[in-house]
Amino acid sequence: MRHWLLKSEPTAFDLADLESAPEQTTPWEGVRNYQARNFLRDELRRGDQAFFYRSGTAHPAIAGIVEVVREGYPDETAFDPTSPYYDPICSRERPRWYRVDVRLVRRLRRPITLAELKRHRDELADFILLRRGNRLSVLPVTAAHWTFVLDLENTLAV
DNA sequence: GCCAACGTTGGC
DNA sequence: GCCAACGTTGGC
Repeated sequence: MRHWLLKSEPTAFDLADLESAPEQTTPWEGVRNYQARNFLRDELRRGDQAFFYRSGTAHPAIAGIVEVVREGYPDETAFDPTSPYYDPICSRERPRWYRVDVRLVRRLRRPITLAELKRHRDELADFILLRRGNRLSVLPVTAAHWTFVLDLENTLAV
């Protein structure tokens, strides 16, 4: 099983939205970046787990854990002219963007903020999230980093 | 294929 | 609101 991190801006979709969704499951859609698309289409597998990361807030943070329950399939929002994620270039015959379905596993006992993660640069060396100027919205997390973050969850916030 | 211009992301 | 970093577009 591999691990991932999925970014979402709370104004677009927050963890509370996932908690209140039917079966606490949602399509992870609207991703319009090729590298992230390739991960969604080709690499996320059923049973993989991912951190739910809040971006674009005053205190960006990992807030929860989700699990992939459906592997990559075409992102319908790309075909919908009324969707903010509409992409007129593509069609059902020639899909370009993909999504997966994820189900909430649990909310973290406390959010692990980006600021806190940065205080552990040594342990989290090469964590893509901490890379300067990182904009990737779907990114892999090593098993070691995954475990380290979950251990942080059980410590007191600094 | 190069590269400047532009739009977007995302932390601060 | 600002700005750095990055991806995409389009002219050449």
